Amino acid sequence: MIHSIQLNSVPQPDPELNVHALKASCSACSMHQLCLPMGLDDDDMSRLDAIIGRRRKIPRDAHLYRMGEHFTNLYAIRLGHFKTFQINVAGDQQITGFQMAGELLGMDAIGTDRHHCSAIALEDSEVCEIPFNRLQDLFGHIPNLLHHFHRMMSQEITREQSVMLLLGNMRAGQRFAAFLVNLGSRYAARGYSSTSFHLRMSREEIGNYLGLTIESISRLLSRFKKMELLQVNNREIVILDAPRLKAIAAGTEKCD
Amino acid sequence: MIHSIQLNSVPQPDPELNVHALKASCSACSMHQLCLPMGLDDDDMSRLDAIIGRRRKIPRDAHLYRMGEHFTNLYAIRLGHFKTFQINVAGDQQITGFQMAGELLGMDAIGTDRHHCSAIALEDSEVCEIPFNRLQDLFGHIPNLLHHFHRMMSQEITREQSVMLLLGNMRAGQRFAAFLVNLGSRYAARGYSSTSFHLRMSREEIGNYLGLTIESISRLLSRFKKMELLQVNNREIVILDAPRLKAIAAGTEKCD
DNA sequence: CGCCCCCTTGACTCGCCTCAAGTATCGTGG
DNA sequence: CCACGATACTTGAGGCGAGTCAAGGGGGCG
Repeated sequence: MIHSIQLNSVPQPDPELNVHALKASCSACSMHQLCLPMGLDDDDMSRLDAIIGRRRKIPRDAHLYRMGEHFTNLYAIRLGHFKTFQINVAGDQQITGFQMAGELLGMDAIGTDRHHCSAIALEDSEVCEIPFNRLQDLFGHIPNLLHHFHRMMSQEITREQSVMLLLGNMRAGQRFAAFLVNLGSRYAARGYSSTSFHLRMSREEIGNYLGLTIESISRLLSRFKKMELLQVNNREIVILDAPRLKAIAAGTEKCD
Repeated sequence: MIHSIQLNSVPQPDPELNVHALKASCSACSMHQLCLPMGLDDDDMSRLDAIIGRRRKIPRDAHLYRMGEHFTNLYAIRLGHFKTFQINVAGDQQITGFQMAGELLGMDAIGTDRHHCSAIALEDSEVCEIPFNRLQDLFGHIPNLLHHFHRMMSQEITREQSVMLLLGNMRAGQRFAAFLVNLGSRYAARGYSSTSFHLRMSREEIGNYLGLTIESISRLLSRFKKMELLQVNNREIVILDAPRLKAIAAGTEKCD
């Protein structure tokens, strides 16, 4: 916030200096236990800091990158939320994920040097730009960094596999329950409540992600409210009966 | 084939020797332009050869690995076809992919050191065992190997994203057309016909993968046959009108 | 030949989509 | 402060695509 005020109010005499002022510092970042530098010692963390580019502010609804663009950077989310989505030839959009602080964006672009999806900020957000070429140079010198990078890519693969399970096998109620439980557990990992949170995305975006319509999401919210599983107030969600919601997500309890 | 005859007919006086006889050689393998050693020079390829473990034969319907097992090896498919699938708490199975020669299995296990899905051979197959620890040691010495490994992981991510698009957005006919087109293009990359091939998986497995029932797949095959898009003979498929099938897969042409 | 498994086809059902109308919320400007 | 419009969401009625259930066909193997 302070940075953005400086940026907007002060003319920039020296771009280098300004870039320096915006430099991210992994060790000072509250996400370093979840993000790329996880498990690095101070020494290695500062070597990672040294290659990390600008800290960029992405206003709500702005693109971080677009499908088809040339790939040069990965992005670590410092603050805020994003959605990633693909668009096919016929113009259909499919949201492939919602990402939050501590998560890495752009890994799907490594294979072809082009982004395969677009990323848009769901609220005013901040990312650290990680030049992939320079990151690759570091891999040879910091084995722990490489190992953790592999874990993060692998976890992206398993995350997508569970979405495939969700889209391929589950009924609407089960999908939505799984979605809420997943959000809750990710907030818990960041020190927030797992049962009380604000949805950063619209009903329509949730529906698109889950392979359902906006109307179905709305009806499910009403149903879960009536079943006393949830309290709902616009985008504020309180999970009242987490065990039962988890049972529905797991498929061990029917929801009708 | 020759190896298996030797294995079955000759008693094994020296296991070491036998392992040696079974050693895979990347440079001699017809898949090395698609597989992990892609783009390596002879020198680096032999260093990769040196760490690769046994070449294992996996008979039809046998497990290569099981969900939950400890992860030690990646597997490169030399020959044959596999399916990978997850099973959730309620016992639902979701096939997450069909893999063929030149493709890498097990990357989803890196993140947690446990396999998140099971892999079963769809026909008698052969794989190269790649001890992941030793592969990691090589990464520091062969940057090209590391780069290509990242490309392969990234491509696995984009592959799964397109399945998400398929499951989330497409109608049954479009899904099945996309499935056939995808199979064709992968056979083409291996030097086989893109329009005439044998399905290694049952109707039921195709349906499970595409989020449809066996009956739906059967009806779609009949419909595509009637539309003169396909010739179908049990599991033999001939694509008669590839452009139209691709248009249906892309969603630019309706199929009714 | 006969059994088993895989597949096909038909009739019916149901979950979710589509279409449509109405309500709530928020930002903007008077 | 309220008026206004735009956007986001809710709710209902009806239809359709794909699932379910059931019966039958066909190929391969012992």
